[in-house]
Amino acid sequence: MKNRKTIYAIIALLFACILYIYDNYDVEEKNISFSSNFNYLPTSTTGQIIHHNYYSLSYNEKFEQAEWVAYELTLEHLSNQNFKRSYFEKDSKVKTQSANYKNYKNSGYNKGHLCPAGDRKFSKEAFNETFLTSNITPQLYEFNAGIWNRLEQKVRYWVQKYDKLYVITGGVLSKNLKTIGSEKVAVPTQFYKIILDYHQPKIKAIAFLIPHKASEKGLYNFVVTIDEIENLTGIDFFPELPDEIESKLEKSSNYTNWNFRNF
DNA sequence: CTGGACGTC
DNA sequence: GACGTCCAG
Repeated sequence: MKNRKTIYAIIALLFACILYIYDNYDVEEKNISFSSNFNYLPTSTTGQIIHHNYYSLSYNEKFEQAEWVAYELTLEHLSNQNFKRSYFEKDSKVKTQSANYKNYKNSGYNKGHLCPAGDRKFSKEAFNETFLTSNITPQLYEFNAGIWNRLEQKVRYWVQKYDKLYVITGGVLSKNLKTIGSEKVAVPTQFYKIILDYHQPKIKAIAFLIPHKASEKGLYNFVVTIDEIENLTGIDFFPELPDEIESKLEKSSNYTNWNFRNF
């Protein structure tokens, strides 16, 4: 009888070991296959990267705005909740002080979100967090409510289709830009948006570079390579991707994998 | 959705 | 300055 109990105990132990190994093996597999904690952040040309709860940014003090704002957008983030629009406050995390919203008053330019409020509607906290002056840039009303809005809606459409995207947005901060307000907030002449769909094995990306003016043209007219935006901004996008994949993605302006429909 | 203007306390 | 209401693309 003692032998039989010992055998049962050993079998139970072996079974537990197999389960344990199998379980861990599964976890490791998932991390490799989906890499849920992929670091999608670009490099910073200013050294001032700021992490908020629901998006990150790289602030450029000279131009009084972010050179990029980056965030993850998933299907779960989309929401029909309505929150009251908040007032823009300074970003307390920007050590050099982000611009005061008053610079925009009567400037002829709107306070255009870089991380759209409409992409952070899953909670009041997330929504309100987009109302920081480190997250805005001077935009013409006709541009902001027009083609730029169309692009932002397109991203939300793509999330419904592709489930999860990484979005990086900014104005091209080049020399001799017009400025507004006492703090001289620069007015970019072009804005870019880069979208990465990190679903292996078919990782795909698309980049837009749009002149800062009203346009009725289809969005596909503004597709460029990521390399082109890197050359204009000096920013390295997706440095964490394996070099081979990064190189291939960034020199392509092929958008056939992205459904445009009527846009 | 993207925004601003204006009146009131 | 904050809030409510109204407006346009």
